[in-house]
Amino acid sequence: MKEEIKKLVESTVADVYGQTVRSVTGAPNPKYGDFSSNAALLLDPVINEPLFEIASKLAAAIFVRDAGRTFKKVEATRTGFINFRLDESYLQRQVALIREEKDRYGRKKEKNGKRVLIEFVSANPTGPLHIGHGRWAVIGDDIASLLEASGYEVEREFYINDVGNQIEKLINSVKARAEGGEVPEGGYSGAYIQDLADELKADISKPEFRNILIGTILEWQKRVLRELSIEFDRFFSERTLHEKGKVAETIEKMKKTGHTFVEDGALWFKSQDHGDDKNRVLVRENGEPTYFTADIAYHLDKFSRGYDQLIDVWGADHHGYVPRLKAALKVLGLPVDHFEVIIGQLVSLFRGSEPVKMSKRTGDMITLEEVVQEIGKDATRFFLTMVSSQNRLEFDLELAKKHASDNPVYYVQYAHARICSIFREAEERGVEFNGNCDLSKLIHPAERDLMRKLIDLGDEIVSAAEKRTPHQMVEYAKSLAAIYHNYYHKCRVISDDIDLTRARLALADATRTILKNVLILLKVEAPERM
RNA sequence: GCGCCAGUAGCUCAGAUGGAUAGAGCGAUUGCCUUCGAAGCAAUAGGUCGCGGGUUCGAUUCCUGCCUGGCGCACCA
Repeated sequence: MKEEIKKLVESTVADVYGQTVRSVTGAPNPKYGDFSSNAALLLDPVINEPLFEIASKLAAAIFVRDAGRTFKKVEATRTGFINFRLDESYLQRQVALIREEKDRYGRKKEKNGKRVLIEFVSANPTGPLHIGHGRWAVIGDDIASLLEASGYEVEREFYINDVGNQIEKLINSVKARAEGGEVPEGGYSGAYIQDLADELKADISKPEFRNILIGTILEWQKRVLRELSIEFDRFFSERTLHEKGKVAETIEKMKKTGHTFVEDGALWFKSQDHGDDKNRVLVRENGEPTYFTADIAYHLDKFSRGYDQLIDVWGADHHGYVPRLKAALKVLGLPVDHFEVIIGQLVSLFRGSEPVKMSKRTGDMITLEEVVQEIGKDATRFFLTMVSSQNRLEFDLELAKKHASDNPVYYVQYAHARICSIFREAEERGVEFNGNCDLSKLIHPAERDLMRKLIDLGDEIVSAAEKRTPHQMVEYAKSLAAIYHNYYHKCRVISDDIDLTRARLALADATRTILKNVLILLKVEAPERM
């Protein structure tokens, strides 16, 4: 809707004033209208006419163009805004459209031909996932879903860091435990190490123990991701990059750029010349490439696969790594504009007001899987999406599992269940409803508010996808649920007026569809009863 | 010390490339169930948008300095 209004406004501006503007379509305070445009304010410095006159001329021209298809009123304000008021018949037609399109409503009907690769989670296979991984996982998965709904072709990828010191430490720690000893200094000491030692005792001396161990942990990680309904298109192993010589190739390519040097027996990248804090080692003194080098090789590989956009989702504890990677990709001549890193801030777990201890030292932290088992998939996904990814998340386990009104998951799901209940009631009372009805009966102000909210789904999806802000969808869901609950109390659906009853059933059904569509995007259940 | 993120109601958070009276949930107070689910609704109270400058007709939003909190600053990943 906003895109259409924007186009309408801007083409009118071009016709009337011969100017090109990049206007913004907003949703103002409802008392001003359903949408507003700032186009006249943008023209004010350029056009030698009073602001109100500019706005008025545009408003009149826009109204004429629309020819009553969409708007009941388009008017200018003294302050220079152009306000749009939708015609009720337009809203009513949307209700019909929602009921016709069902789960397709709000999604782009056609692919835009663009391919996006989104990489997320990408945890080391050295232990179970924790709640922080859960947040990047859910946010990444949500963004992927939003992009798909906006017409992109999306692939989800998990990078396995199955090479390096951390893995060696893990192997040594498990071996030590299996032999009944203490883990070596700086090794892994969580209780799960003992579990691994017990479980894999028989394999410990096999040459492929390393693979068995990594495979086992990876399976744990995949299992909890599946519990959260997250499916990857690909698990990409760092090790294969080394084996196929991609890392060695990358080193040669980096050397060729002329932005490297040798010092203390190591090969360095002059990343400092390209926006990084300091220079970085590509090949260690001992001849081993660093993680960084392999990651450059990985991103080189991603670029070579021809995506239009690459997205990485990282935890805030890795944000310092962004400048060096971008610097490397830049000197290699890659289109860095098409590569973005979304940084997700960390999660603090609480039970009520009590923080849940997360001791990294002993490795005794609550795992993501434990959280999912305790509070369920719906609450986990909803809570992990709820807050802007650039803000820290305070995750209250007690609240998340409460089946009560202060739990926002239940608030939204309840609205859906409540509508389903109305349909059950209608059936019980023998109301005949085959979908045919006179939607022009929907004239109550509360009905208008509700319809007005329903049509926002498409705009919300596009906006949340573009801005990579899935929490926006949670806000929308909560707000729609609130408007519905309000409507429920103001307007009785089932009444003696059969025509009105049918029209209201149609509206309730449309609302149910929109709620469900949002919840599908978030991969949260839309229950029929609860 | 340097860098990134945050600082909005008692608490947890929204706030679209600057715009019209800053919003929601929880918590508090008070109303609403003989009628479709009260896991709900309505009303009231609650704000120097961390602090100071600056740009602008207009700043919670942009710039700058400072304060507070989180994270990071490896030849770990």
